[in-house]
Amino acid sequence: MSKTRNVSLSVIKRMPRYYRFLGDLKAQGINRISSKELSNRMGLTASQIRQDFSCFGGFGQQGYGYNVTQLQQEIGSIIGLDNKQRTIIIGAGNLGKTIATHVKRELSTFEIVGIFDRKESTIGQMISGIPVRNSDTLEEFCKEVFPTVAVLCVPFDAAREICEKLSVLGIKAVLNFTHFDVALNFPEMKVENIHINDSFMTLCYKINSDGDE
Amino acid sequence: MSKTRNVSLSVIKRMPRYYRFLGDLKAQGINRISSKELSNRMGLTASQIRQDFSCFGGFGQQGYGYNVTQLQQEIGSIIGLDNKQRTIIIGAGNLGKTIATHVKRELSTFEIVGIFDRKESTIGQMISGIPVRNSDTLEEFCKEVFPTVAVLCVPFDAAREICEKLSVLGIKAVLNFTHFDVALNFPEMKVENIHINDSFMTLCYKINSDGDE
DNA sequence: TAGATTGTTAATCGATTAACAATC
DNA sequence: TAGATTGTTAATCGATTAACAATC
Repeated sequence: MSKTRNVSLSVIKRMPRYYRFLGDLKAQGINRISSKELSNRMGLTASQIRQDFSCFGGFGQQGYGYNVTQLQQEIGSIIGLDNKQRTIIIGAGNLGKTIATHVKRELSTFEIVGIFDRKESTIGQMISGIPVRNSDTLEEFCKEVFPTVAVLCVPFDAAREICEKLSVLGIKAVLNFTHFDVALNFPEMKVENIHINDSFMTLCYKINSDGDE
Repeated sequence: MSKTRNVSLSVIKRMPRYYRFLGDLKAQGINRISSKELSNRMGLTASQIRQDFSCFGGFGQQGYGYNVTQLQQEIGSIIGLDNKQRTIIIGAGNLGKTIATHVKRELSTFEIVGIFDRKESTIGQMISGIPVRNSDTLEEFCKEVFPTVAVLCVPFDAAREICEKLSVLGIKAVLNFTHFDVALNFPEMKVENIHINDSFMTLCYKINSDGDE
């Protein structure tokens, strides 16, 4: 079955949230839900929910609704959770450690195969059972293990250089925590940003615009 | 001067990025820029940039462009960076520690006034010079210090209960790292989410939809 | 003054919502 | 069968882009 094309990013970005809510429903023992009921719980319109799902073919049944378990599974497979990704973490500072641990615990799709840092004092440390390697060994490591995804947890100044390496070494996708603009500078890479500062600033705006409406 | 109202969230969310790029330009010694040139550097259209700024009144000059320093300052003041926010961090696990340190170093707008945890072994630890307090003392702390912002770094299961407390204790805004849906359950709160799992999943989709277009 | 570039109005494009025939 | 609810088409709404008069 060929993958559905041309689904807009707005739709895609809602998929993880659907996945999460359906998981919660399942945990509550609910195994059937209508778009109406789901829309109430999620704060969306029923129309949007049906539109979203129909982008991928539609998984419901008239007069009945959706089967929670099956729908969650479909969404998981749309997202591609079944395909494991060999993942490396670049930067073993506070953030790198936190993310390594988190991913190991919660995101089985992303299998952490290596953690890299260039700071002597950090190299050799164990994080969730994975040793921190010297960044100098990145190239040889990639040529052996072939990771596909990198998580960027380095300081801004180091980001461009490391991206150049990653790009050459066959990394296809980057989860970027730095404020270096990976997508702009490496258009061939798939990028998802987590810009913590931007989120704080957006919150800041919301606080200050309080009561203006 | 009355704040401009009704600016859409899409526009707002671009402001931190403008702020960042203008900072970079300033650091490079560039002090004048046209919407055209800025659009090239940022991967946007010049039209969008002018539209965005004109939401707040327009800060340029025909035939000249924008003054980088002045524009950055205007954007900072639109976001509200000058108004300090007393901020508490809830949860002093890996993530809480990482965020505390990060905010202390980079986001002077958010002044970390307290860190809370309920785990005995964590209470009393120092993080960037701030002691981890017992969550039981949250109420008395808030009645004394009046923090306005909370950063949620607790496990999912603890989130609802803590939000109920925060809401009562006068917290106006939450930066939410949990996948508990704060905005849905506490509509009076201003919320900004950082859903790490969602970002990984979106990246996952992008990887798997590779070559479909 | 002539050239450059803004701020804004109009046109286009895309995303969300509403409506409804199809059907379980 | 009657009621419920889907998937989809049409209508609306909002955001982005294009165009251009105003003006530095």
